[in-house]
Amino acid sequence: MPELPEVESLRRILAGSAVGRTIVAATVREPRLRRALPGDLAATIAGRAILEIGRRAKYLLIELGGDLVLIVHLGMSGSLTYRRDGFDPGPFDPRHDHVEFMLDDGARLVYNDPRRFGLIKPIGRAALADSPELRGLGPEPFAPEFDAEYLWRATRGRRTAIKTLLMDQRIVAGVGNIYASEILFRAGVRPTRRAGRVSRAEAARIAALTPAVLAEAIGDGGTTFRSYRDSRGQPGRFAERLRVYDREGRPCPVCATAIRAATVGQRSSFYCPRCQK
DNA sequence: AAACATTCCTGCACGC
DNA sequence: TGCGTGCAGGAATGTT
Repeated sequence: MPELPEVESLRRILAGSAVGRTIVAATVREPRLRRALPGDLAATIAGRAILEIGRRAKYLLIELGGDLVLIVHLGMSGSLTYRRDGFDPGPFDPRHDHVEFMLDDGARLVYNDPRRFGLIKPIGRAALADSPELRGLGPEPFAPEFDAEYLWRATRGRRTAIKTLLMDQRIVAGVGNIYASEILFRAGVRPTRRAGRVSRAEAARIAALTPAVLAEAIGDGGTTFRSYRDSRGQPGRFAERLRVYDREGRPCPVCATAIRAATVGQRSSFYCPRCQK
């Protein structure tokens, strides 16, 4: 579900609903996520105010009082929903509502993650930037240093597929499987092309389209593929705008040629054989 | 019933 | 030979 646009959409929703509240208590129903939650998580965060909600790549950063930050990653199937009377995204899910934060206004934040590939990790603010999660990340797609020249250099001498490189979080942070296919479609470059064979002009197009496509998706509240819902229970509207992802056999929106599927770096990928060289 | 929106780790091949 | 790097593959897991 969650690539950068979905996490950013979540961040914005929580910025307007949860910031300023205090976590009065927390319940951990299932601590076995990708890594086990610390046994004292609930005690650690109880009583802390939610000061700010940030984001880095696909990580949500909940800044709490006392210089504590909660790093939250939604993995493949996670969601964090804001629930209160009259504003409830769905019924209680006893199997996958793993963690619940009770807020001082009576609302709750619920972390739900069926596959449990996600992460919730408290860390001191001073250690955040050097944490194993954030340390190796490349620039944000919206950062000025992620430009044509940067991407061009990053591709030189690389034999890996351009799509794999675009999804490499060390190169640029936040691009996942859905948006990589969409970006490369708009750039006219096949996902299977070796990165080292991308021209300077193509690298420039990809570098420009990466933030453009992500920004468009953020504006649409992200993409719903299968079951994703945002923090208010709404599906992401960008799903209707996908041009190639999960559209094998359907007509290319530009030239009507049938969209093809290919496996690149063990991930499903989609492209137009005519528009993408 | 095969596929899957993410990340992390292992091991092999290659080059210096 | 030994080491570092790049890359492929697999694993974690439950749902559709």
